[in-house]
Amino acid sequence: MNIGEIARRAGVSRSTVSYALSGKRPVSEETRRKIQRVVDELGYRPSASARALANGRTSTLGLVFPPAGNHYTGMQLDFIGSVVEAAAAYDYDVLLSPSGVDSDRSFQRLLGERRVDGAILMEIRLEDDRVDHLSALAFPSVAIGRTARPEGAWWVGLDHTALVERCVHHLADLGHRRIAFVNRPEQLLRTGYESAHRGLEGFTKAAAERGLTVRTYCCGDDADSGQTCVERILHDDPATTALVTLNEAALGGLYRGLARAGRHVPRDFSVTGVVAGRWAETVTPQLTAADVPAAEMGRLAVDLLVERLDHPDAPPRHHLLTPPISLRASTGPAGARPDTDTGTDTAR
Amino acid sequence: MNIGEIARRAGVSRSTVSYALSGKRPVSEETRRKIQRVVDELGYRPSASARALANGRTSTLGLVFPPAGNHYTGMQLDFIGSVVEAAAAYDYDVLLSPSGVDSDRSFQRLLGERRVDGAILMEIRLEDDRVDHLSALAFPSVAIGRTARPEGAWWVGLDHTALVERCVHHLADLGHRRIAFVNRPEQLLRTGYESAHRGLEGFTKAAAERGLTVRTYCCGDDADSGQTCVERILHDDPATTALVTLNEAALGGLYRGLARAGRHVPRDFSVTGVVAGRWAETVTPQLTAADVPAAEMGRLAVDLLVERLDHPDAPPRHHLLTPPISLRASTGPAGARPDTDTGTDTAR
DNA sequence: TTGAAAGCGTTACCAT
DNA sequence: ATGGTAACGCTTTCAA
Repeated sequence: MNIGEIARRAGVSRSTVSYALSGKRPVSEETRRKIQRVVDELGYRPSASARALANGRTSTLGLVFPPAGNHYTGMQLDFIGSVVEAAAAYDYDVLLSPSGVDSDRSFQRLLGERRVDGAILMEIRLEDDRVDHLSALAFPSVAIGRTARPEGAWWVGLDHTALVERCVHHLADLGHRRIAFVNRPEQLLRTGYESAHRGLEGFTKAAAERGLTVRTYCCGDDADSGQTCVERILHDDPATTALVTLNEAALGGLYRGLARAGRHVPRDFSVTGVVAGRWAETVTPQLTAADVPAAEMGRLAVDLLVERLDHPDAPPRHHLLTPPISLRASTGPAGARPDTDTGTDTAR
Repeated sequence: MNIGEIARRAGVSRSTVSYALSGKRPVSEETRRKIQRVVDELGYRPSASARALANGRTSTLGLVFPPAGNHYTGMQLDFIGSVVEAAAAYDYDVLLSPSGVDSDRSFQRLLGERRVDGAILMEIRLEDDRVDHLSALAFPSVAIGRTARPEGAWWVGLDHTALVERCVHHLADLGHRRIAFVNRPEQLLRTGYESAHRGLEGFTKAAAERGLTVRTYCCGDDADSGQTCVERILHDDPATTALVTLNEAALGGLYRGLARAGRHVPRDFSVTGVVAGRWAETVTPQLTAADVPAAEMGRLAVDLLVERLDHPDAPPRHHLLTPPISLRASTGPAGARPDTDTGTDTAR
């Protein structure tokens, strides 16, 4: 079933059918109805490929996210979901590309074969070849996160530095003096992940300001690593009374490690960090944290990208978000005697 | 940059370039090299739209998953990730469609506009209009899950009935006599979600076989609902000593509710169910559960779909998976005295 | 208000 | 082994 067939049955030309359907030029009410009847009868829909070929637009957005090798986090899930829904509202479809770098086959296909009109990039690194590549090509894209030099770029990001600073100040205000920082995996830090770097930066800065004794750790994106990490922390400095983390996937393990070590949250150990709200609420006690507004960020990214596609010459825009800390139940005043002997280590 | 330009520069015809690139007909080593040089120099890649229009194949798979209104679960994330990676291995891209029913605009676009060569459907219902629609159209698709009458269809599914039965038997073997079943939200049950129905069926059957006293509950897909659900369970029958659940998203809340009620897992309350392994390990104590092999299922679905696309007349195939229960730390022998007084209700 | 026809960039059939 | 040329199904300019 193609447009010619519709034209034939409606007794009009193909161009008239096209215009009747797109509304790009006036069509008499009568012929429009005639056409619509045939279209409805046959359930006709124009072929996306043909249309894309003819007008150069695919009505598809690319969503570039890292391959599954890195465990996915709940946050990423929320991004994907909100991007897809926001795009659907603009009648855009979303094509997924599991690409960490711009040399990925999938990434090359996306651009080289012109499969999408624009792209949204997740998991930005401070020096990101995908971003560079795209901007060199002047290819319409929006980053979720910002590179080291975000000027002139389109992005929506989180102010991880400020967020983590706030976490530290919150803990310092509660009297904590010895705090640990649980970052994302070392490999991600080495690769230059934005959140890992800026978070660490905020941590270091705020800790210095408050004159705190701190240690920083990298931690795998899974529960086991979280548990191990806590063991290291308490081994390195048993007097540690709080931690702040960016590592959502390790959260459950962090809690478990603390429990195993006989530390009660929040009575004698406080935990906070930057985590998507939904996931902060699955742990007990619920996590006091800066809630990553993943859904909102996905939506904003789509809004920005669509705007950029509609107005190719629009000046670069961005959104830097700094959500407040949601006070829940995982932080409390320091002061309880840290349980330095290892006797309770065997507690179930 | 198009194929004509390449042809011109290489001093050959467009068809020769096409054949040199696709290998669909022999090309002399010399011209092939000449062409390849030009292609590499200019970084030429054939346009996906033009190619799709010409040969009728988009090299794109559709992944139909429910809209975000229903909270996403970790399991779904694992599916999406594994489908995308498996597809990439076959050089297919994945187009996401957030569609609950076949009347969704997004779903209609996917099919009507012929945007994809085949589709993978998530979150199957026992009576599923999308499945019916697709099979009526003889459109190549594979379901993750199976409908009430899966004969003649392509799918990969989990034997929820058997899985939940096993959970019940496991608990019964441990001496539990009063068990609760925590299902997915009522709305999903009403809509006919496969896992919710078959899981419930397995629960009822096994409970009858073992002569257990049971109650079944629906529970929202979030931690708060889980907590509330436990309160209801213990209110309805304080002598309940175990529960089995399909509700991954509520798991954290279930644990919290139990802790609040002063029930220690697994000493005086056992928890088990069907949950993706990664998520079963984030709670403390780690959940003894039938691990949903989400990644494997995604991969299998892609394998099946690609096979179906390559061999249009291949007979229907499917995979029914019954992963074993992974014994972790959340179940134990019944017998501890349930703490029926409400005094501990105020425990932090 | 409508129609005719020229693309859009490939692929694949028919020749040579 | 290679070239010419019709499709593929739409959009859009140009004419009327």
